[in-house]
Amino acid sequence: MAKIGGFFREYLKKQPLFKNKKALQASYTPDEIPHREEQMNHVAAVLAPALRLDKPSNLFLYGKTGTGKTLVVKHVVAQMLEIAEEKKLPLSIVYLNCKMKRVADTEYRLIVQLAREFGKEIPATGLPTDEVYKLFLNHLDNKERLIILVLDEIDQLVRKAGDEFLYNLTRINTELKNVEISLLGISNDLMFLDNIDPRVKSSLSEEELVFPPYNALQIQDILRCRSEEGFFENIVAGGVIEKCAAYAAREHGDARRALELLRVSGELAERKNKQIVEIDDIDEAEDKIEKDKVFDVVTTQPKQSQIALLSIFDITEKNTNHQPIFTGDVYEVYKETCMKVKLKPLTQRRVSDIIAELDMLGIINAKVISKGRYGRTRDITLAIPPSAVPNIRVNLKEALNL
DNA sequence: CGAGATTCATGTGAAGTATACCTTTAGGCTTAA
DNA sequence: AAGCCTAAAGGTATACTTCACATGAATCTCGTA
Repeated sequence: MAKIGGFFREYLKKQPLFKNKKALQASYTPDEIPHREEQMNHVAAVLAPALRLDKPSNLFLYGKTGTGKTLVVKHVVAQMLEIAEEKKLPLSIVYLNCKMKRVADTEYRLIVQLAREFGKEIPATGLPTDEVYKLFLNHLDNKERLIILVLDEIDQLVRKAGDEFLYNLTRINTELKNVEISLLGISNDLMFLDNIDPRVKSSLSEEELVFPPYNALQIQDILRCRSEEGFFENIVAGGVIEKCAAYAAREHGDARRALELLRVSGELAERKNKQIVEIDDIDEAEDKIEKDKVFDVVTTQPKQSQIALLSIFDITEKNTNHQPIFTGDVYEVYKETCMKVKLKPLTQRRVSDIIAELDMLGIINAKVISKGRYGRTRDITLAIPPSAVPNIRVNLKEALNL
């Protein structure tokens, strides 16, 4: 016990590295957003009519991850809400991330979630979808107001639930007297607009704006800005920021990644009782981030997917001579594992879909190939660093009581 | 030897089923006049 | 008689299963050079 107490005392004596760790987190909205003035102005210009209570055009933003889309929108929105508050305007801006599992990944759940934002509870199941719409709209229509609906990662939702809900949303305006709704869609997928119903497309993207990736220099600027806020002075060694930026620029200019890299490097350095963050910490951080990310995705997966994944791990491990792994093999092992856990195995049909989902999540690569005379299947390989596997495996086994 | 037919193991789409949960409705019970 | 509670009826979304058909290159077949 005394030892632990001593540890805490030591801990408190140490110079902290972080001044404000929040500033280094992706969710943080800084006052300054470097290299995004143009986009910010554009967004502001499009949304501005809302402050006169005119319906702004629907706006559609796209760009790769970590190009500041969400950040710009949140910033603009925050400013607008402030003004609206000041002038007591009946303006509501709702931000919804469609990627969140079990929250907004079907049309039904999206509407339920929206209704909840406006203080109307709707059961999570059991009602017809149009009934849910009616409930939601009635709840809104009792008051005159203007709504800007921000749908982040909208491509995810459309992929799962189709584009019908977009059509319904754009149509709301014609059905309500007191309420006007503008949509602001955010997508990571540049090809997204090509694959949706043209009717929806034209109304959804009255205005479009592309966020180009940052280049290495711009990322450096961003990092410097944030590290000034986040770290105390002289903590970050020379070259560290440059290297973080270089890593991130290599991956299509993802600033979020760069920031995370810097923050985790700092955390690692702190844990090692170092007074400065050095270049070596970055490599370690990169490794850790990758592992954490996978870990997160894996542990939030439903049981059946976990079993499927565990089966794939098991096969990969035994499979020393790099034989390709096929759906059939996975299914066999999967069935065995299910027996062990005393869970009813799903059909191969379903497991096939689960494998496809795991592929989408980026945990595995599953390419459909044809083996000619010997049929066709998915060629499955792991898409995560092998060093991360043992850890995850152990965790999966624990989660499944194996 | 090569063009076309065949074949396999699974992909893929559609339709059906089970489950969990919702609202409505009707009946039965309680309560208060 | 009115009010309240409960259970049944009727309905939906979602996750999964069942059924049926699609795929596509390796292999086979067979006619031809």
